Amino acid sequence: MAKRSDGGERPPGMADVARVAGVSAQTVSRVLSDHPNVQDKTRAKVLAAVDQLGYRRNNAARMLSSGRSRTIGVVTLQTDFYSRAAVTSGIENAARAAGYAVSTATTASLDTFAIGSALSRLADQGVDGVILSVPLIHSSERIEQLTRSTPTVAIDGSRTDATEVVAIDQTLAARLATRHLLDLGHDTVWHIAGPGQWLEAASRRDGWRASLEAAGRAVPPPLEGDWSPASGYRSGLVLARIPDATAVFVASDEMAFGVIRALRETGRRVPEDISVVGTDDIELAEYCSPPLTTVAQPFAQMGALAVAHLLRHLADPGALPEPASVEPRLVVRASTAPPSRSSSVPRQ
Amino acid sequence: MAKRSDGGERPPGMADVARVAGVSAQTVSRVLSDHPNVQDKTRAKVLAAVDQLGYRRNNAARMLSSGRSRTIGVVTLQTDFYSRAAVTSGIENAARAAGYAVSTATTASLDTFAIGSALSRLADQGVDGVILSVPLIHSSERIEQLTRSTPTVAIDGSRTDATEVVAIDQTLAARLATRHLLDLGHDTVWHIAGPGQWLEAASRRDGWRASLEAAGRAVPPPLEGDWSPASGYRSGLVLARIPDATAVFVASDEMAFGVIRALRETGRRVPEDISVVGTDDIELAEYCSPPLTTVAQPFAQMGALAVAHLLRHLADPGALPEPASVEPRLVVRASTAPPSRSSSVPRQ
DNA sequence: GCAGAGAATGTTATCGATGCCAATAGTGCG
DNA sequence: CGCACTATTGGCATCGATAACATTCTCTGC
Repeated sequence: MAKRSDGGERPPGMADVARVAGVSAQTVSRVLSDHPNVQDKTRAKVLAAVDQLGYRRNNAARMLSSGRSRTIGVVTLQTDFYSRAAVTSGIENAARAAGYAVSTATTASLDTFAIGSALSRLADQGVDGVILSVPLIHSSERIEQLTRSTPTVAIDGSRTDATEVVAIDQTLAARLATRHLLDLGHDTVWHIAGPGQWLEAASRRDGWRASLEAAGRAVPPPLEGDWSPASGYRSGLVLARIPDATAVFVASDEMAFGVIRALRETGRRVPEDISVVGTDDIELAEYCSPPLTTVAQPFAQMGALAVAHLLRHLADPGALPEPASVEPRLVVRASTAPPSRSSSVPRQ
Repeated sequence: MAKRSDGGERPPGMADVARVAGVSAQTVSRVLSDHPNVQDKTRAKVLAAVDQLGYRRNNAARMLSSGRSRTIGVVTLQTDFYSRAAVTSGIENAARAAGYAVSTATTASLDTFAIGSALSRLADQGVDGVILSVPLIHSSERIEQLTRSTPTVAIDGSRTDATEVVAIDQTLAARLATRHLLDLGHDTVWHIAGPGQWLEAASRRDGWRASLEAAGRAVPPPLEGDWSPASGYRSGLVLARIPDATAVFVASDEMAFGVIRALRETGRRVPEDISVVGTDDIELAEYCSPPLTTVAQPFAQMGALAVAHLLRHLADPGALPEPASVEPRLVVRASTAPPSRSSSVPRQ
């Protein structure tokens, strides 16, 4: 039974509105749901009553009765990394525009259990659908079951049977970066990849390798970071000790910052001695020194696309799960330049 | 009426569990709510039935009946700025730990209408309480009413009657930064502030001014940015033209990146010619060149504190709204140094 | 051995909105 | 002028869980 604790001052219900407007509750419901079959005069009366009472539809009741909540859940990794925030932002905008609320469940780690529990928290809340914005490496019976019972769209790098996938073409991103460096005249391009479990990272690595192979260049062994600037810094220190490395494609701008710092500290100039291309185009990329050449990722757009897919799926559960992807774009700034043969020796 | 669309396969309800366990629905409810007055044997039977049926409590029904949703809403500004993401992160963690779900409503602008509509979206969703994580400058009747009817905790810089406030001591942050620079021997310290409407920005400005005055130094006119690196860059260009500016305290790391870039481009060295202190301690601050001296803000901690306050208030609506604040901390890196009298002339 | 406190469990009304179906009021057309 | 038909509107059961209250059972203490 509902709370009676407050001083008898209960917020108005549909029945109250109906009474004031002199119609039935059902009609009020129809007006509020934009049903076509309501006379303008009646609609006006109802709306006036709604306004007068300051009535707001009770979402809980609505949800219980209709079985839908007009809420979409987002499972996302809890980090400060730019990319996640940008995607979430895009999702929220698109959802709001479509009249959906957004409920977030963050997970601190990527293991099956953590993701599963984030999913079930959302399921318990009764979300209509879920956007999985984490790389789902291993699935589990529990996860499969949850994604089967709740419409789910996976962003970039989730592997489940019951989900549609929306992605940015990361292979293309890597190709753009690699080609740019080769076109500048570099013999080959090194790569600092993201963590192997992330599909995004793997795709970028593949795209980079493919580009080099297509151009008939040597493929240096890739280094691996964890997206953090600190890991970029560590990789940068390694790179600095390799005399003939003149160009590197880094899988995130944040790591690129670390790489550049490491290179400078060890006396390698950017871009004179070594060119660096990042990925993401975070806002600070332009204010790094030197300003970072990078591959911009349409994160917000992807978030919006994910919402669109989810809504389409909700509207018509039978629709075919056609995968979609959006394209990244190269942004050339000042961290890349043609190789200068003379100065490819580390000073350190 | 609930959806009948699916093939008659309705998820199990409490009644089903009750039937399987051979008890009443009420008892099931008690078991699930950890009521004390249930025999262990009964509890076990119920839990077994729950497990067997894969039963999950229906949140909508729960909410409708009990009047509470165990969900807290967060109103936040839609940006990629580090600080907002960090706060939200802290909120989510704390909320999850307390068994609360989090629903987010972002607003693109700070005007009364936008914030009001974010608040009402949350209210419509039936959140138990709200954390206002945006600077609320002007209130409105609508907002006052919403914050009165829904328990609200404001983070840093919201001005409403009906809200508790949790904040980081920004005055202290500014004092730490300013004192650090004065202690290094600078005659005075310039300031690049955040947007005037943000209480955070105003407090930092006040703290900075107070520190200078306390030390009997001249107070230069503050410049103002909008938190973005681009605005920092613009302010940096102005600063570069002021020959006797040897130290600057910037109200955010992101702006500080822009400032440093502008200074370097115009030939002023950091920190030799001019010292820069940022605010926030974003992850990239350490990888700026030079590594940025900054005032670290315990954002996540503040988010957690906000949740704690809100929950306390929910548990005991009568409790006094004691304001709380957490303390920032100075992190000295390499962007600050004693002034070198010789080189305080711009090269440009 | 019995009254009465208190634990354990069941009964019932209700929360607020919606869907289905019936009822009523108009409308067009033969 | 009346019938078939449609646009409006109301009645009622229902979603799933909870709170208040009732009831049954189990022990103490005297």
